[in-house]
Parts: sequence; structure tokens; C-alpha cells
Amino acid sequence: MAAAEDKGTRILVRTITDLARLAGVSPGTVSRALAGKSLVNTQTREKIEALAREHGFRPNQMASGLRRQKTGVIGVAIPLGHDTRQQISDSFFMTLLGFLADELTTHGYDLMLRRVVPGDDADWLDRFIGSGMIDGVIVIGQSDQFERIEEVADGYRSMVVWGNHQEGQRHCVVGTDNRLGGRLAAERLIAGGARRIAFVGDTGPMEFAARFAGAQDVAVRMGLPAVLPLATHLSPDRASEEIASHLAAYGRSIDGIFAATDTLAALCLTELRAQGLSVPDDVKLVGFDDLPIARQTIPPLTTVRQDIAAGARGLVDLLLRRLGGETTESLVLPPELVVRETA
Amino acid sequence: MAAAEDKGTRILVRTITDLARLAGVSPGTVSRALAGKSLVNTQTREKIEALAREHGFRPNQMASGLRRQKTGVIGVAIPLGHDTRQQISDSFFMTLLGFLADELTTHGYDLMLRRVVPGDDADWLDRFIGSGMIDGVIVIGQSDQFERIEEVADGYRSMVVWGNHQEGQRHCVVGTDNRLGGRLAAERLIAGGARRIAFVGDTGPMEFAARFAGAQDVAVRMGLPAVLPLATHLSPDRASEEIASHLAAYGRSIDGIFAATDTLAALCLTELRAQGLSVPDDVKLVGFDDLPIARQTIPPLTTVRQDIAAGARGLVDLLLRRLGGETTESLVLPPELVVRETA
DNA sequence: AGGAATCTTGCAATCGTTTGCAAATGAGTC
DNA sequence: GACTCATTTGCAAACGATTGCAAGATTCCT
Repeated sequence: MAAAEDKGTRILVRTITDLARLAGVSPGTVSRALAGKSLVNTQTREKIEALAREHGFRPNQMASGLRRQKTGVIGVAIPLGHDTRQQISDSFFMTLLGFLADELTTHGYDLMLRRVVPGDDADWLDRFIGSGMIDGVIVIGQSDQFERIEEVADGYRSMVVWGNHQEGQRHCVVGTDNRLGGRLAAERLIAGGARRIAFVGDTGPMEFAARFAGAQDVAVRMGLPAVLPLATHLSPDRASEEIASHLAAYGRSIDGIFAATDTLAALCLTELRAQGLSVPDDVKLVGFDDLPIARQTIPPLTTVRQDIAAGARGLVDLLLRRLGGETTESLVLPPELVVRETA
Repeated sequence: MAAAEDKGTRILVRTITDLARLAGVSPGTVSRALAGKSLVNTQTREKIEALAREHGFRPNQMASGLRRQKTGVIGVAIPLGHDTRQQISDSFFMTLLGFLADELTTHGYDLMLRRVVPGDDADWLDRFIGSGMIDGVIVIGQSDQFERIEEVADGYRSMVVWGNHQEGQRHCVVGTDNRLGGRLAAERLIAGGARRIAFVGDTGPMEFAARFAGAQDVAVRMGLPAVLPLATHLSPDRASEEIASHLAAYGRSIDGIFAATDTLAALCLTELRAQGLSVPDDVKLVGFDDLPIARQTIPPLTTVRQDIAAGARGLVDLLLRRLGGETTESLVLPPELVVRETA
């Protein structure tokens, strides 16, 4: 056994032509045999497959991709519009990325990851698409690039975006109904007795803007004072100081906080405690995402759940459909309020 | 301007040959001009560059890669040996991945991500390498594949692995000195007064085994009872039940816990509280990693810090060196004890 | 002006795989 | 045994960019 394997691997068979020579057939036949086409005689195929296995032959995907004009690779772009540093280590995006990797693998695709800083080059999306390396692209988060994505979508079909859905937009998007999520959060705060609500987070990115707007909807409908936006960055180190100073200024004049993400909510919890405010008695708090951390805070976070796994499935499903030529609608997932102890 | 652009983009220029026709030169010249070689006349180059820009031309990376036998892509493999599901969403690996993406981008490389389940196919690493799509590979975590990686390393130089370093191993590895980290953790627990220490986590993976061994070193040296291993899975949902039952059984007979990761430590904190044990008074607790969550628990976690950014830099640096033909030693990073309030 | 030296450029082969077409083989029919 | 028809194979041209070689164009010298 060991001897046979030795003998087998002695000759280096790197190309389909090497293998063809060994099998005594033409390269074309080898290609067809390995591709599993029906045109090849069963015995020939078996012989070729055996040799391929024996020598550990793997067809060169570059060459194959070039010839077939498809690569079996899906690009995943993470635009870091605002708040450049660290966003890629944002839990939510990373979790989504994990599920995407699973899902793409399941469908036989590889995943090419690219961080992009749109400020540095306006061309990021075209460059990625035009590289010839990917069959399609999933953009994680619209960041501040909504317009750029719209433009590209007009001329390129093989793209799906994670983000917020807007009436009449041209690109295919998968995402949670953020506005509805915002409403659920605000309703919960108000039902618990909150009257003066603050929104902690950056209202720049569309998703967050929609969450804020949803909360505002409810405040208006209930005849309460407008929701107070308290701007922060996303990365924990910067955000925690910002939250501290916001709370120092407004902590005693509000009784409900809707945080743009669970990460921010957890920080709020820490800072509220530091300022001697108790949750949920003095201030009620609702987060967004339902990341693992939401269960581990003290007290555990009431939050608005996004179904990340379903999101990943949706992204991949729609993209594959589009690769197949179908036209697809956007997919808006329903958020779900998860009641724990902070509101 | 708009008109010119219109006129410019009217003709589709997809290949270097299209562009050559437009510029009135041969494809070879265009190739040289865009590659910035010195052999091209300055005026010709400028003309070609202008046309390329105007028409948004991007050379096909597949073709280029095929011809030059290098792709500009680095593969990142995440083997999921034990505990298949969810490990990819493990915070530590994800954070490392984020830094890797940064670092590779900075050096002009793209990143191809591949989840692998070695149980399903023993061939995973060869397949990835042999695909012809990547110039080199970074393996994140040895999982239970130490031997497989060693074998591959004998015949393939362009590989660097994140993980634990063992005396005399043949593959180039970057990682924290886990054993030393384990010692630091145990020393801290003992200095605080702990005598009967438990280790929470799976001792199967090498990194964790080394952490456990480090703690054991100290227990032995101090003449204390052996460290009690309490096995758990890595994913929070399964781990939290397991921890609960472990603590129900042993909670009152131990006074110090060293958790294999911060994620597990955070769960311990929750479960300890649930069982009416106070931290650090009844039980002292030390984590590992210093993830963002370590700062957000109540009380904040004392933990052993791994410098993830330095790790990513090291991985990329060593890999690029190896691509350049150098021979490189492994890089072992020092862990650092971060004292907060749990021990 | 003639010739050598230097710059630019084009030609054509190459990277490794796929695939349309046609040739070759074999089976089946009358 | 001649013929049709289906299988199986080989041939050679793609895919798009790169690069060694040689030819053409300039420049510079004496």
C-alpha cells in the first residue's frame, strides 16, 4: 500500500495534460471525464478518476475559471464608510459573515472577503466586480454608499446587499425591517412607563436611521416628546466615553433608552450603573440584534432580535437565483422583540 | 464633460485587446503600460492610462493569474474539527479574521475564506492549496489537525498557522504562549487565595490543552490539588447548560475557576450568580483572550490578554517572507495578565 | 552621412482548462 | 456484407493577460 502510493506520487502530475499522457488519452477526454460528462466511456472515466485520485491531481481553477468565464467564487464586500477602524470586528457583521461562509460553502462556492474604505477610492465596487475573480457579490451593509450601490446595480445583476430597504430602490437587498424594529422597541419602553426616550447610536447609517425613525413614529403617535438622538461611534472604546458624557448631561432627564445595537446597550448598562441609575427602575433600556452578549449582561437585555441565519440564507439564495438569471425582489425580515429584564 | 464621458463609455472595453485597438497599439504594449514597466514611451503610456481610466478598464485577474502563476490571493482556512457548528462565529477567530483582512489588504492581497470540516474530507488542505487560486495559506487554529498540517508543511512552504507551538514542529506557527498564559492565570487565582481550582473548557484543542497544562504546572509547584477539568463545548448555548451542571456538582467545592476563553468566563459568571455564589468572594475567576466582553461583564473580568492585532501582523509578515523565499521561525507572543475585578 | 547604441513596439508563444466540430469506432439493421 | 446511427475520442481554437525575442524607429556619435 505504502509502496504503491510511493510509486504513484513519484511522477508529478500537475496538469490535465500530464494526467492525459499517463492515461493514454487526450487532455480533452480527461477534462470531460473529471467534469462527469456523459460523453465518456465508463471504463475510461474510471481509469482517469483512479489516476487522478492516486496522484492527488486537482484541476487549476484559474485556468478553468478563465475558460468557462465563471470562478465559483462569491465576493463579500464590507464597506467601512464612517467609523473606519474596527467596524469589521463588529459582532453583528462578523456573525453574519460566519453564516454566509457556511451557506456559500454548502452551495459549492468560495468566499472572497474584501474590506473597503470607500472614502479612499470611489471605485471600490466596480473594481471588485470587474476583477474577473468573482461570479457575484454580496455587500454587507450599505454604509454611506447607497447611491454608489444603486448606480452599480443598474448595470450589474449579480449583486445582493445586506441593509435597509427603501421604497423604490433599484438594488436587491436583504435585511430586517429596522423601522418596525424601532417601533417595537419604543412601544416596549413606553408600555413600561417611559416618557422621555433617547436613542443611543449614530443615525447616519441607513439602518440606524430607520431604527431611530421607527422609535420617533411611536413617540409622535403617542404624543410624547421627540426621541433624543445621542450620537456615538460604533467601536466600544470610543463609544463608552461618549455614552458616559451623554448620560452625565441627560441621564436624569430621560427614562428610556433605545440603543442602536446590543453592544451599545451593554455599554449603556455599565455607564448607567456607574452614574447610579438603576435599570429598569430609573431608566428602561432596549437594544437591537440579540447578540449572545444580550443574554449575559446583568440584568439581561431586552432587545429586538434580527435573525442573522435567516438573513445569510436569504442573501445567498437570492444571489444564486440572480446568477441563474431570475429577477428577484428584496427580502425584508421581520424583527422580533425579545423581552428580558431591562425593559 | 458629461457628454465626453458618455461618448467614452459607449464602447465596451473589456479586454486589453479592446483597449489596444482603441489606442492604436498592440495588446503587449498596453499590458506593459498598465504594469508600469519602463519599456514604454511616456506619451504612449499616458494615452493608454487615460483611455483605461475613461473606460473603466480593469485587467482580468484570472487571466493574469494564470499567466503569471500567482494570484494575489491568500487563502484563510478555518478548520472546524471538534464542535463543528458555530465555531466560526467564535469571537476570537472572527476578530483575528478582521485584523487579517486589514493586514492583507494593506499588502495588496485579497483574502479567500474557507470553512473546512476536516472530518468530512481529509483532503481539505491539499485541496485548498492545489486549487491554483491562492498564493499562500493561513490556517486559523490547528484544531485536531496537527498531524495533517505537519505533513503538508513538509512539501509546501507558503503556509503559516495560528496556534500553539510545540517543540520541534515543522510548520511555521504564530500564537500566544498558552502555557505561560495558563500559569499567569493560576498564579493570580492562587495569589488571591484560591486553593481548589477548576478549568472550564474543552482540553482537546491544543491551545486549550496548553492553557490547562500551564495552570496545572502552578498547582503542582505550589503543592495544591490538581486542577479539575470541567469539559464544555465552545458554543454559548450548549456551554451554558454544561457549566450550570458542572457548577451544581462542584461549585461549592472549588474556589477558583480558570476559563479557557472569556466567552466561557462570562457564562461562568452568570451561572455562579444563579447559584448564589459571589465573585470574587466565594469563587475567583480568570478568563482568556481579553475580548471586548471582558470589560462589560459585572464585575469586569480579570483575564489573560492575547494581542490579536500583533498576531495578525505576525501571520501576514511571516507568510509574505515565506512567499519571498525566506525561511522563517515560528513566532510566540507573550500573554499579558489584565487584572480587573473577578480575581 | 554612415553606423552603433538605445528606445519602443509588435509578434507569437504561453499559462491550463474547456468545448465545438469532426473523425473514428462499434453496434444494430436489413 | 453494406449501411445507418449512436458512442467515444482527438484536434484545435478559444478564455485574456504576459513576456522573450526580434524588428523598427530614434538618437547620438564621429
